[in-house]
Amino acid sequence: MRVSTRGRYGLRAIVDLAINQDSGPTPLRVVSERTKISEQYLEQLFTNLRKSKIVKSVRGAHGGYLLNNPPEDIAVKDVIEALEGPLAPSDCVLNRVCCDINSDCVTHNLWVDVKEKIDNYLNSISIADLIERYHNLSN
Amino acid sequence: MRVSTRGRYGLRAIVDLAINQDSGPTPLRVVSERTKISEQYLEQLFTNLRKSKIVKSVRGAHGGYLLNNPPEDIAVKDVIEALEGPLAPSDCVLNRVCCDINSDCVTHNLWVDVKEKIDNYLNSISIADLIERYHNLSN
DNA sequence: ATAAAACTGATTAAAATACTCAGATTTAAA
DNA sequence: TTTAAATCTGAGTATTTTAATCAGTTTTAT
Repeated sequence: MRVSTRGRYGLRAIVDLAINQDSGPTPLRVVSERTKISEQYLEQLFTNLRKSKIVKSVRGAHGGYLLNNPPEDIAVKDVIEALEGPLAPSDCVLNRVCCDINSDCVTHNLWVDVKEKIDNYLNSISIADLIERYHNLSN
Repeated sequence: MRVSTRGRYGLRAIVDLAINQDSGPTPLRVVSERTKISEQYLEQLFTNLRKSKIVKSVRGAHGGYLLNNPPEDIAVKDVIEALEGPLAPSDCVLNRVCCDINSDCVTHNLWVDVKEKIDNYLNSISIADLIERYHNLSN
């Protein structure tokens, strides 16, 4: 029941962009230095984030990445789904084929409900929330 | 973010035991026939379920497995944890070492909260609930 | 021109998952 | 007392997924 490094690293990278968004486009070289995530892995992750319109890119020298929306308007769920696809505790939640037997097994709705709980929670937390809560802890 | 087959199959097997608990100990051969899960895989799963006191075993001919408690008193969480260990979206939720950098990164508490949401929900649903909800759907 | 950056697609190593296999032990019943 | 049905034990294996690297090409400010 783990979120992969794609989702976790990508989220940390997005938070990093959010914190430093005033200074114009941030190159992955810099995100890599600050987050200790390899630049090449970040490139892979940002391909997804760009296609999902979480970030926009500026190519060429002095280029980099920018958030496509203010941190208040980016939900954690958006970021995780961009990187991992839909979160589902069981495949049957997505494709309705359950248990190799039938499509309405006793446990099917449980997994549907679990997905809904997770989705709702991750959708209720924005990148701005994450940063704010973190700062409140230090006080 | 998936629950493995261990957890999902094991839960279905426990539901099967619950439905048929009146007829005495159920051998895995029979659970296997009804659930279409291989008997050998079930044996592996039931080792964990027995050690976690979810089921008790009767050895020898005419033996099998019985639930150790009434279905109302077995939470889905108990079954899943017996089979997969603690559910955690990120390892740092369990061992506190986060992000390869420090132990209080910006996203740490998010994963702690996600675990809590999932735990609370799975702990609120019993095996009896699963069966009851399934029957209500058919009406 | 040059250097810094994003972009692209393939490849690979390691880990986790999903099982199977080969037996040993226990016990009810013929 | 043999037999068959069952749990129990521990190892082994094939597949899939994950995590990441590699080798370039393209774009663009300076």
